[in-house]
Amino acid sequence: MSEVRVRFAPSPTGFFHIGSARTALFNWLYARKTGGKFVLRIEDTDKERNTPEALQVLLDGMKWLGMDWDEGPEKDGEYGPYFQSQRGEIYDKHLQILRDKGLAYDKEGAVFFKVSDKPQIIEDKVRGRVERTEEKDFVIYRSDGSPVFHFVNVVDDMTMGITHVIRGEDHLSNTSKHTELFKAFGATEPVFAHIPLILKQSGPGKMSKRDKGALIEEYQDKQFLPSAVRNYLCLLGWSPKDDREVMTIDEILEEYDFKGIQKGSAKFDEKKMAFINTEHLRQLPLETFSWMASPVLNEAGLIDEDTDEDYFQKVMMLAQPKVNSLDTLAEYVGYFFDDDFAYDEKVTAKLSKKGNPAEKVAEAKEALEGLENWTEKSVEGAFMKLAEDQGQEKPFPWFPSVRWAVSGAGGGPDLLPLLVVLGKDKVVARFERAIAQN
RNA sequence: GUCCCGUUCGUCUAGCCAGGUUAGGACACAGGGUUUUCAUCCCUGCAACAGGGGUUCGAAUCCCCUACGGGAUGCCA
Repeated sequence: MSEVRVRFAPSPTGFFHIGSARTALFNWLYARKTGGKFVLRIEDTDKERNTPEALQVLLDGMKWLGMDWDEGPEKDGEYGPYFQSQRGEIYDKHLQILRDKGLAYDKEGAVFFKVSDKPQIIEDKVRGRVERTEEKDFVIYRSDGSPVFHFVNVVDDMTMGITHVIRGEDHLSNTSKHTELFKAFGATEPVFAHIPLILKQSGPGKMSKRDKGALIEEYQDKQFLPSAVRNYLCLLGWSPKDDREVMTIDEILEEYDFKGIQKGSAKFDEKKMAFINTEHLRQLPLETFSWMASPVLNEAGLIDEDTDEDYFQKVMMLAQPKVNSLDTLAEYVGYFFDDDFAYDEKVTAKLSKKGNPAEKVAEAKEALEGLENWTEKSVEGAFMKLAEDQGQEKPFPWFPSVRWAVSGAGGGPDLLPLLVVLGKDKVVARFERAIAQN
């Protein structure tokens, strides 16, 4: 059996739409699953929109999502060129073939293709047998001499040896045009698989580039994990048929097949996307988490090359099990790196209802500042002693005020480890600042 | 208008092909618990077979019709 060859054929518009990304992904998965080739072909015939920047958005998005291609831009193969703008001669040659066969004719300045009028049967891998008759001849070359989509698409798939066409359902009705053309050239038709569309979260219709979450660039900007976006995209219209959802790409590859692809279209759900992202974040090895967090915190001006590596790692260890996204990480751990953090007014107000929090902080300061060892155990011991001296069983009444004094926040990592990681000097200094300012 | 495709909790889905399930899971939401706190963790609850007809002892599952949704019908891709 010959090698599987699939392709993703985007048109660079300056955006990388989530639906396109998923189409690319389903092709990529099939290629990797079968050991075939994944071809990236650029449909750059629209000279207005197709700028180098627009192409770059696309290539960056592909790489970010981990979809490497075997042939295409930056990776020449024997079926090139991979830009439609450079394939003019190939198209003209194929037009001539149809002319010679008497299947193409001029009319109103354009070139029309003569359809057979026979029912076209598509054995679609997702939808089963679909039958449709193409009744009217259609234009394959415009009057300005340029070939149209249906024609170039088929010629490219044919000349690039594409064996499987995996694309959006919006092309299902067009497929009869394509099979007519394949037959006219005497070529073997590829296997078709039409995947469902991604619909808007609310309102009618498919997702458009204006909808929230529609562009891969958004996920890049918001520091989503590419593995999570990829995972969610797989789940939108495909299922492993058991209850697994959070999966690695290897696990997905293990299960991926056309049978798992849904027939009905799916609505995008940003909350589930966020959930999958958080799960992937939790499952990261600490080193990877730190490695990804580092540029984010650097960007936020919280760390630089002088930041103590050991301290940084310890903070990351506290943050990873609790923070929900890299996007909010700077906010979550900012006070570890910035002594000038602000006190959350709501928290200040809440604490003040039960008395002046600065008093509790002053008591904590007195209890802790004399400690020689600064460990969870010793800090806890000092708090216990403070509680006993005040006739309390547990030191809990002091904790919210202490947290507020050292972080300005009402929540965060476990308090004792937090204090230990901050270190005695910082803790005491922050106690003093809180007392002085409130 | 015509043609093509689809329809299970609010959402993503399992189950359908090979008819018998208390129709399962997840997100979200609601309640409870753990926790000094929290954006962590645990438990519980809520909630669906689009409608109608047929076949059958028995239908989410097979067949037909209707409704609704989506797509195509471009000298866009």
